[in-house]
Amino acid sequence: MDPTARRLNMADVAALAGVSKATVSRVLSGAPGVSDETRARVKALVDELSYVVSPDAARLSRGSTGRVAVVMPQTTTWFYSAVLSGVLSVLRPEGFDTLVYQVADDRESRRFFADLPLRRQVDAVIVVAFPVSEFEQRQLAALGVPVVIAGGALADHPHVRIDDAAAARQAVTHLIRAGHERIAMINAALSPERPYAPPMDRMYGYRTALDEAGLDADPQLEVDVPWSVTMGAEGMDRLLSADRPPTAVFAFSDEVATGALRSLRRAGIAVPHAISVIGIDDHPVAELLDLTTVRQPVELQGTRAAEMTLALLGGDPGIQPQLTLPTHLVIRGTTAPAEPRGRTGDHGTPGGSGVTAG
Amino acid sequence: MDPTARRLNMADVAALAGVSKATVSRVLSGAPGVSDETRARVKALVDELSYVVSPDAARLSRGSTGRVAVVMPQTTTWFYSAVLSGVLSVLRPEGFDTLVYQVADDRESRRFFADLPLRRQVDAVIVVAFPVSEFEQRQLAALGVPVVIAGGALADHPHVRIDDAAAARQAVTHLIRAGHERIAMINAALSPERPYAPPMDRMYGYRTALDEAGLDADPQLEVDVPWSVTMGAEGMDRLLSADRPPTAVFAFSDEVATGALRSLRRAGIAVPHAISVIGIDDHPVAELLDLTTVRQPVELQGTRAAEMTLALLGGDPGIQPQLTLPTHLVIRGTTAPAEPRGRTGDHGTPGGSGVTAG
DNA sequence: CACACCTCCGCAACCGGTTTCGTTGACCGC
DNA sequence: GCGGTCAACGAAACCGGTTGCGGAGGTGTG
Repeated sequence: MDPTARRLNMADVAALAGVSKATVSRVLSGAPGVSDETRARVKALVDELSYVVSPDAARLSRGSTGRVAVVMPQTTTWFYSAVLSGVLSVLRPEGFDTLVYQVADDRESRRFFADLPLRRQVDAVIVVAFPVSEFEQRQLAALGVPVVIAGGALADHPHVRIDDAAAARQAVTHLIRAGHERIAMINAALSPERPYAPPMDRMYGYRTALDEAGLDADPQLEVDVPWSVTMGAEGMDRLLSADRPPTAVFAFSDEVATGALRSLRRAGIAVPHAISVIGIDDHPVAELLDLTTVRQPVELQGTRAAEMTLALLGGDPGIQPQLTLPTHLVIRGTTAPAEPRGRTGDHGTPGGSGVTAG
Repeated sequence: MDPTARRLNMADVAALAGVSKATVSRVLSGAPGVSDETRARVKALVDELSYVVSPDAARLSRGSTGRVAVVMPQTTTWFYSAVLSGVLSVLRPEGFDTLVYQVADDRESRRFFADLPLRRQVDAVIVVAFPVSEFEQRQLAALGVPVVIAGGALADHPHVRIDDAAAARQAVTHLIRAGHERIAMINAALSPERPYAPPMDRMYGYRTALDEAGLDADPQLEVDVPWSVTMGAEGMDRLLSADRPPTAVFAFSDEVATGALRSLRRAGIAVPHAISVIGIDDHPVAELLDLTTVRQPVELQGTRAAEMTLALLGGDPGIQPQLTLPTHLVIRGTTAPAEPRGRTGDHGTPGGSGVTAG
């Protein structure tokens, strides 16, 4: 209330309570060595004055900051904001404050890791799903604090993620079981300049699934695009102009699949009758678009990563440092059995005004 | 590199450079009073050792934290994550670190404002679009730091937002011009317990537009639901069961509109032929669903709020403390002229397999 | 009754910087 | 050659806490 409240320090409180700073400090941190009576008296005074300790000063002497950094390439896409939400929901109740850093492109990334604003600023770092170069990896290690990876893996840092290859196989196998033989993949990479595991793993899963089914991969059916909706559309267009277009498409993510759907809609191609589409994520929009997908737990990856971080900070030895969360096939309306003969040119309800059937 | 790097302090650097801490400090902060030669020598040593000052220690003596807090009710929805992105993109280059607090429900809100983890922790607070009670407002003020509101307004804090009433009028007027007379509104509130301006303002704009056109408002055509996709669907269901269903629906936001579309699709009602739908936001999904909407600049509200914050911190007097950003009607495929006679029971392409026409 | 021991608490030294103030020495003008 | 200015720098006092150490007083034991 009182605007001057924030101006008083522990010495003032101590003076008012008729004790020493040390005692006030002990009371506030719950340390032993204070009589119940004194403790109560100080406590009462403290919240009458609505006094709070300065986190920075405390940090200085105690050594820990009570802060955790979250580093992600973007905050706007659903995946990242959901992971962030998971992280926050765990950290806040434990009294940790969360610093968020958005490192969008290579240029920002270079700058960020060069002058590393996290230095001496946080107790731990959670890195969410993005490619980290050798140099950046060293920089992270040099921070000297625990680093946890969410939605990926990096060196031997503890991590929580899904099995990307397995998820891809779930998706592709679903298409194969439906009788599809010409199955394309629209793959995505966050940045073309830096290696990033998920696209590679998903591609691997895709190829493996085809291989196991005795289908051979057609290079023309593998396209690679930056990760976004519009790029998904572009990828689909490329596939449609192939010599023999696919009857089914596996997209890197639901957002990419969404772009593919838009492209198909504009081309007047019926989904799923002419072409089946499947993604990965179970993005909220997937349900709206009736998109078949492989669901991954997203917010959960955030909460688990945060819990792991807390365990590391607490020196808890009994933690599982490498966590792989399960994925599930969610069958909706954008996949269907292959047509007896794959007549891919087949047009379905072009210009139709309804939204995908539920 | 060297893991011991983070262990050295300014005194060490000073000793190695053969100068005093004061000089090192001056060099690092670019303060005058150091010869060019000494400055260069210290600088060289500093980045050879890759030494960085401890932000906390600096804060302690300087007084400012170099940190800004962002408080929002959620991070997962597009609006909030986009605003956050805007804020981050401005603050980081200026050397500010951003603490993010997610205050989801009333309970969390009470806790958050009661023990206010921001105290003595940040230089300024950006509050993103959510209802703040009297008590919470006082708590914010008691922080003694600048408070900027994005996506709303609060007391006389500087803010940046859109004109919600005007945006609603843009939407409803579009429907009216298309000849609609029975126009419903699906309104949304973040939490039913606390007052929140945007829903009220949009409702006001809705009613005003109807009024100006000489149409009278039918209470049955005004429904209120929590803000989410599924709730939007529920709101639509309620409208469909009205005695005389509407021929057009104005939704509080695109997400709500999306739910409405899903509900209509499931009911087999053609959009826009039987019922037109319009939202507010221009959410990315709007383009995919071909949803007519009133676009508001979202990320821009974040960047502007951050700029305002910087200006306040910099003591810049020449700032415009109340900013209202323009909105624009984006006409797509979910709105159409009213049918000659509003035959609202008309079913359109039920079970159709196409996606909305582009 | 003396001595050991334990509890409660204050003193003061940190933590790692910033900043005020004063000192030193070079340079200037007369 | 001497007093005065000014630039460059160091000593030390902060900033606001935490914590090791030791002293005072009370209680239990021989």
